[in-house]
Amino acid sequence: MRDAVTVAKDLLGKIFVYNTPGQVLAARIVEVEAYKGSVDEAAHSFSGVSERNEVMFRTGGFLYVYFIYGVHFCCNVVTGKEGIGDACLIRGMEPLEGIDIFSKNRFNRNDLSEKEIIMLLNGPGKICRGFNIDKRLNGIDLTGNTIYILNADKIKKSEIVTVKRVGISKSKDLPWRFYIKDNKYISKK
DNA sequence: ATCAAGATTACCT
DNA sequence: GGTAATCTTGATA
Repeated sequence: MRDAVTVAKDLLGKIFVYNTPGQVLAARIVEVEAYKGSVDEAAHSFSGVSERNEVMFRTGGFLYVYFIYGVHFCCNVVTGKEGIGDACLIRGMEPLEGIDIFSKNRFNRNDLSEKEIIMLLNGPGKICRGFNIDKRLNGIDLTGNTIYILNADKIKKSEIVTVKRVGISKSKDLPWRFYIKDNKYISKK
């Protein structure tokens, strides 16, 4: 239950785990963006509670999943206090465990080239496709044992790159996109 | 009721 | 570099 910008930077390097019935899927978070309902016109929560963004207004520790462009799901970690509307969009990940499942979900085959493995989870829509995260998981409690985030070595301040967010047209100058310096699994340069 | 835009990606030239 | 895919929301009538 903290500021989305603080949490965004803290999330870098942590391990996102999805315990599916047959298999554990895990990946390292390498790129995130912060969205704040109070001041940020680009945030879904900026103009108040709706059916779609209700989860974003919950207390920190829930997963907010939304559908965009009629095609893709994106997943966010809710960070604020009840009623605030702060969350972090997960934009890039390094696959760790369950690469065969990620491959199947993304490309419907195995034995990917090194280049293709880099492309498995390097974008918000790709992450949801790889993990098979959709509406079903909107609002899941991240303190439970299905999806959760493991602590890992904290990323040094000097290794965190801070830039403007991508793919938005409002509040575009806020420097709330963060990624791990020189990491291969970033969505865009 | 109709419409445009959207926290994107894959595939085409 | 351009654009289709095609669901949801919020604005305008």
